[in-house]
Amino acid sequence: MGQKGEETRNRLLDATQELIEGGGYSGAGLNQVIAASGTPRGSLYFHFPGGKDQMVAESVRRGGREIGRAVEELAEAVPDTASLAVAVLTLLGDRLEASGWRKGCPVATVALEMAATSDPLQEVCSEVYGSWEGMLRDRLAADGHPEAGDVAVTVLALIEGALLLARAHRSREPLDRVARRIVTLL
Amino acid sequence: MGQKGEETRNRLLDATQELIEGGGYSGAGLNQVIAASGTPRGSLYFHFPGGKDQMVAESVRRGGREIGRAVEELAEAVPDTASLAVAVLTLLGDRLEASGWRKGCPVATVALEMAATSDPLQEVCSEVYGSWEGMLRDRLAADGHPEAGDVAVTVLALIEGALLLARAHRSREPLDRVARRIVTLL
DNA sequence: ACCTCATAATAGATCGGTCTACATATTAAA
DNA sequence: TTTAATATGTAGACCGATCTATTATGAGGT
Repeated sequence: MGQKGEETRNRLLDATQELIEGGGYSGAGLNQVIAASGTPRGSLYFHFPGGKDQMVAESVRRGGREIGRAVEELAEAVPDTASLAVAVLTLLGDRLEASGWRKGCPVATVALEMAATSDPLQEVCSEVYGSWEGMLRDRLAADGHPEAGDVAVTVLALIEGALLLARAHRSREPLDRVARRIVTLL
Repeated sequence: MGQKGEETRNRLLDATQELIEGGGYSGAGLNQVIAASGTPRGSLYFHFPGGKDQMVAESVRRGGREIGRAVEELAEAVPDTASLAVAVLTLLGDRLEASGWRKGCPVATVALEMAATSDPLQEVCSEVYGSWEGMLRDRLAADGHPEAGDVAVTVLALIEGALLLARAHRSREPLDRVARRIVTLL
């Protein structure tokens, strides 16, 4: 793949991610993706012969990797898992508020929309969440925490839930409340 | 409104709720709603002159009330808030698994899809979540729990997050793990 | 006769997807 | 080094299906 092709492909994925975060799978209409990315329809099906589902799947995976990397960076700058959780809540809260309550979790909306109807997309979402759970579990186990598996899933659920409530209320309050309380969990 | 009209209206709301739980706002196409409910298209616009958004809004509110009532019933049969939370997780887990991982939270998908684009629907979702938070807060305060506000939001976030992960993984595991850990929060 | 409600035909927009034509590189042969 | 052949992308018209919404008409109960 030449450099030009790579650029076009990335512009498509950028636009898809952006639109997905705002309104999920159905919020990322191909017409919108094309308009936002400035690439013609034909290029889309050249780079993603599997059509919309393939492009969305790659976008979700990409969004998941980006968050994963950001969390790993935070993890190195912080003493324990409790402060990591708070730092993640702050980071995601900033991102959410700065985007006008549009950019929450890049996986959640697609997961809820498509988990029941599309096996491939359900698998992608499950895989991304699984990788995040793994990161948290390893970190907790390294801290010598017992029940690391249960706690990792609980922390992830808490963050995802807080993000959902924050979007629904268009307010940081749920994130702040959870941040205050998450310490007792660890 | 006569009895016949009431029935039609309820059949429409039933179908809308069912479809929304499976795939959110966009998963509830009007063609599917009228096919599932057996009512003609025109009746829909007679009972919901505001169109799809009005019908979805009422469905979400209705779904929220149903869950709210179920939780209130559980609350009477249980000693403290910790066991209430576990009971709710079990109830929702049963519902989710029995529906083939389709019926999770009747609000979450619409909230994530529409919170950024539709003010009226965002308000409805915020209102339903607010009422659930209120129920939990009152219950916690009655137990004499300090920080009832923060804890109520945290418990709700935890349940919503666990439900999201369970749908994404098509597995009860996240619900079970959270149920085991939620006690330490209370 | 009046209001409530049911019914179906249809409009107009938008959906994801396919198709063909064209431009630009890259490689191979002369 | 020029030319031919092939691979890589770009570009947009077009398709059938589906979307939400509107309309006109008439049945049914009070």
